[in-house]
Formats: sequence, structure tokens, C-alpha cells
Amino acid sequence: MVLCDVPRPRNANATRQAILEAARERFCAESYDDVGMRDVARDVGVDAALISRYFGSKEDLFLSVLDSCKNGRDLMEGDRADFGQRLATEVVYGEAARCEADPTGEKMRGLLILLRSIGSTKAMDVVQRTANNRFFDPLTQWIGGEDAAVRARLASGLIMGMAIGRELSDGFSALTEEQRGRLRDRMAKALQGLIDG
Amino acid sequence: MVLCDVPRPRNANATRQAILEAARERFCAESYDDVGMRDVARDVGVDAALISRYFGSKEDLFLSVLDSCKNGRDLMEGDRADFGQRLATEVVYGEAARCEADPTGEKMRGLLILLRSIGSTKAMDVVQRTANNRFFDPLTQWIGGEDAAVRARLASGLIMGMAIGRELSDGFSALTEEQRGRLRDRMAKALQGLIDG
DNA sequence: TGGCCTTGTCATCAGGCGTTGACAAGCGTC
DNA sequence: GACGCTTGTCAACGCCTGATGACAAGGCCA
Repeated sequence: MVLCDVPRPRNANATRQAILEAARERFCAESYDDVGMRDVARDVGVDAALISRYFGSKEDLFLSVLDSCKNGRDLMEGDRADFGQRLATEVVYGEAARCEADPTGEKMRGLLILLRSIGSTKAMDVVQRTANNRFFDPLTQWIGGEDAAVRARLASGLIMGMAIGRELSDGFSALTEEQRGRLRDRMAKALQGLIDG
Repeated sequence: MVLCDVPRPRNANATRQAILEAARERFCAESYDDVGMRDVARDVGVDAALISRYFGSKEDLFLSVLDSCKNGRDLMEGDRADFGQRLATEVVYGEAARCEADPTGEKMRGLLILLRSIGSTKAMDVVQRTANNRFFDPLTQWIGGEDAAVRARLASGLIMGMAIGRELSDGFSALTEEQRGRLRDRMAKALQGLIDG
């Protein structure tokens, strides 16, 4: 069956970009292993072979996607006293966990992609390296002062764990709206306590 | 090449048990997708077809492994005032994260298996259900009182996130022994604060 | 209009997966 | 000793994956 849609204009840059965005969405919603080249290609309306030509291997595509995401530093920009509140809001309410295109979720996307593919042995090296370079190290530096490394581990642990808990519980759907608010507030307070020491 | 080891004595129960233990170890070290029936079979020294006969499908094997693990309630037995300290020790020092056979790590194993296979769409249903039935719900009930559900989400989030951070950083190998101690203490305090309210 | 580089498609490959049904070997029982 | 049930092996199936090289078609330039 041939779909009667307009053919994609021949534009390598645009196509490459479209592939990158489709892949980003896929890697945000599924693990490295579960994302297929053919799936991404279908999303774009292109043959899977083209991805190999433009990006090389699947791992290279994954790397390109991670590079195209916002850096972990973006999570820290803003008033330091609001860090807990900002991050808690992002995790509890952010549509980030659903990978929509809202500017709010944008900042979490890189981290969420990493969390999705945790556990995949094929992606482990890349995930470990990126998590450290892009998140742990900047966070440690940003926290600064005594025991910065230790506090960074704790803060990132809470953030990652809550992001995962969100996935495990379908976006905290079992909680009432009021409970979600208290979850946000408690998490904000705990997180702020961890980075303030 | 035929290995000249003694043939496995014909004992269905023992073989079934050996398969279950090998699978438990595998699922503890790799994700659902990365664990192959042939790998498990090789560990036991048996043909992969036998696993299908004894356990049915791969998903059934995964379920059997989860059933064979200690329940989340075991994490809560003991003095409530020590909960944070116990769990933090388990996460920071426990060889649990390496899935060895020490009695200490035993209690975390079920949770670690779930965390390993988070992100696998094939195992998602089982993981979600088990995480809720075995961990979140008992923890919520155990915490009790006001906002128990909210506090359980936070506590389990911190535990899960730190367990994942442990994997991501090769068992906190970048930290000195002294820093690990402080990490344990800070985590214990934070965790205790979350469940006490 | 004819050549030619670029862009995209197609068929195909080798390899891995979980699963299946037919077959071999052990072992107790009559 | 022969039967028959249990336990385990083997070869194969169908399916899916990422990757490759040959080929078709668009579009610019002379």
C-alpha cells in the first residue's frame, strides 16, 4: 500500500535533523534495546538504511541524540535557593517524563534518556560516561564546598529515583492532586536540604 | 569439545532449583532483555530447551525468580528508628548491588532485579506490578499515619535512586572510604527524615 | 538535453532470540 | 531383561535486529 502523502523534499540536513528528533523521542520513551532503527525510520518516513548512512551505527545515533540534548548544567541555572523547588516541580509535574515538546521538560530530557537505557549492557558505557560528565560532575562543581561529591550523589540519587518512581507509578496517578502538591513540597525541601548540607 | 565433568544427576527438583538460582543471578546483573535463555542454561550446564519445559516462557521464569526473592517487607523488619541507617548501609556498602550470596544483600535482591529491568518494555508490566505490590504498598502501610503514601514515594525514590547511582558509578568507587562513610550517614539521616515526616 | 553528484530505496546478509517437537539416555518396576 | 516414564539433548523454526552494497530517482550545472 502506497501512502499518497507528499514525498519528503530532498534535503539532507532537514532529513538528518528529522531523524535526530525522531530518535530523541524514541530513546526518551523506550530503552536503547527497545528502540529499533526501523521504528525511527518509519517515524520520519524514510528507509532505515539512511540512518546508517547519516549516523553510522546505532550507538553513534544514540550519542548524537545525547549530544543534542540540553546539558545537565541547565538544571542548575537559576536561584540556588529555589533549586529544590524547581527540580521537584519538574519531576512531579513536568511533562518531561512524557517527553513532550514543552520547554519545561526540555531540561530533563537528557537525564530521562539516560534513565531509560540504564540496565542495557550495550549502552552502559555511554550511559555511565554521559551521566558522570553531564550530570554528576557539573552538579558536584555547582554544589561546591565541603562534601560536595557526597551531597551531589545524594541529590542526584533522589532526583533519579523520583523520576523512576514516576515512571513506575504512571506519573503518580494513584495520588490525589493535593497529595501530589505535598509530594512536590516535601521533595523540594528534602532536595534543598541535601544540597545545602 | 566435551567437558569431562561429572554429568548432572537426574533430579528434576534440583535442576529446576539450579535454573532458578542461575536466572536470579543473571536477572540481578543484567536487564530482562539482556538475559538470554541460553546464558542461563549454560550457567547451569543444561540445555536451554529444558528451561522452557520447566518454567514455560521467559516471562514466567522472570516471575518465578521474583517470587523466589525476599519480599519488600523484609527491608522493614527491625527497629523503626534505625530504618534509615540500615537501608543506607545496605545501599552504600551492601554487596547486594553486586548480587553476591551474602545474607546482607539478600533483602535488596528483589528490588535490584526490578531496577535492572526498568526500561524494558517487555518486562514493564511485571516490573510495575511487582514494585507496587512488593515494595511501595508495604512501605506505605509500614510508614502509616499522615501522608504515608507521599512519604513512601519519597523514601523509595531515594533508595532506588541511590541504588542506581551506585551502579552508574561502579559502587561509588570515586569516593574515598571516608566519603563513603559520610554518604552513608547523610543518606541515613535523609531517609529517616523522610519516613518520620 | 545530457551528464553527474546527491539523496533515498530495496533486497539481502549474518547473527541472535525464544520456543518447539522429535529423539536419546537414565532409571525404577514388573 | 524389557517396558515405560522421567529427564535431558539436539536440530530446527520463525522472527527480528543492525548493517551493507547495489540500484533508482531527484535536481543542479554545463
